[in-house]
Amino acid sequence: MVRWKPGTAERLQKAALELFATRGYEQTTAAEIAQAVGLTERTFFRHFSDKREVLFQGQELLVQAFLDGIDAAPPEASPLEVVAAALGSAASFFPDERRPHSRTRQSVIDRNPALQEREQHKLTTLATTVADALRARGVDELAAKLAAESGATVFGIAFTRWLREERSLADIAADVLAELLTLAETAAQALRPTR
Amino acid sequence: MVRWKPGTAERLQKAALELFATRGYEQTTAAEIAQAVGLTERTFFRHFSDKREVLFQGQELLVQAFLDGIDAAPPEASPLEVVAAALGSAASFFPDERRPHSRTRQSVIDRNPALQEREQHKLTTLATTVADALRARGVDELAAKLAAESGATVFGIAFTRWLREERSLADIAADVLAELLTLAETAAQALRPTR
DNA sequence: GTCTATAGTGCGATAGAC
DNA sequence: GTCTATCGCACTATAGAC
Repeated sequence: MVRWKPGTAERLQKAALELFATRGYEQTTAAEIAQAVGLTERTFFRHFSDKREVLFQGQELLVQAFLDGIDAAPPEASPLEVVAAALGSAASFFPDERRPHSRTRQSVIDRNPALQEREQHKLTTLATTVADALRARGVDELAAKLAAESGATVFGIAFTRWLREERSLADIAADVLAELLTLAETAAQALRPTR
Repeated sequence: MVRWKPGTAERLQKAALELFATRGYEQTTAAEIAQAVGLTERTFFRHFSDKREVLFQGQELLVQAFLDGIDAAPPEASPLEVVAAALGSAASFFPDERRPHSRTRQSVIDRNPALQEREQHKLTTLATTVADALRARGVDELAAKLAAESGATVFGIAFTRWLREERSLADIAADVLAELLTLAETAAQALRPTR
């Protein structure tokens, strides 16, 4: 007989998402989430530093997918090529089967500004981590930051589209990145013409 | 005889920044800020929807500077050219005299994750507003989002550098944008070679 | 302007796992 | 014995309702 089942955090996350989706985020207290899995409020806060975090913990795996993609890129790849590789790797983290769950989660986030803030913060953290990994490859600071932030932007836009469309995230992300490159080329021609 | 002095919000903001800079953000309560200018906690929350907002209210003017820059761009300008114009306009919002104040404010933000979240949220809001303005000019949705987010990225990076260097924000932003275009051109050559 | 619910912290106690 | 998950209680500040 085990007194404490494993996977407490996961059960709390599942219960939280269900409650948030039905009752709403603000209308759900941390104590209610804890109760739903037979725990106390105090235990909830042992697992999650704050109430919002229950929806975001677990994203370290996504970050790791980005880093794996970076490691897999050939050494001579340019910064944005490395980012393209990272995007491909990250996309595999969201197979199409995961779409329904992601949709539910996102609908909760979209309805609450506090959760949107946290989501953006996580995206920025991701960009910072990617930038560090690029710098470790020898990319200079400015290029690393720009490439990493651009990667985060592309990922964010592609992810939003993936929730609505039925195509794979990898395909969508590749298209979004391609569009960014096209925009830049067009602007580069205009801003510094014929050299 | 006026019953309430004007500029209450401004005085609260000034007092808040001073207290945050000396005592720290978390160690300063809303009640203390209010007291410092002879008001009650309740009044503080009538001016600012939450404690963090006291550091961010006033950014609507920056957003407006971006929009003015967009309006001033020639009709045939490509999306990122329009964004370049917006950046130039926004830069004039931070003349060099403002650097000391901005440095103090940023050092407070840098020391507190909750404030960083709000800052990023404001940048994203800015990007959304810029994207809407681009769409109103006829730019398609994806291009508008990408150009707007890239503009926000460039602004964010340039602003950080402006706090450290002594050059004008306009100069720095132009350089950062140029670097982004270079990165994109390099990647475009590699990812879709010779067509 | 007052009153209240909730978020979140600090500390001590308990009890099983090892 | 140590380590770790849990609970319980007291407490403050935020923020919204009245």
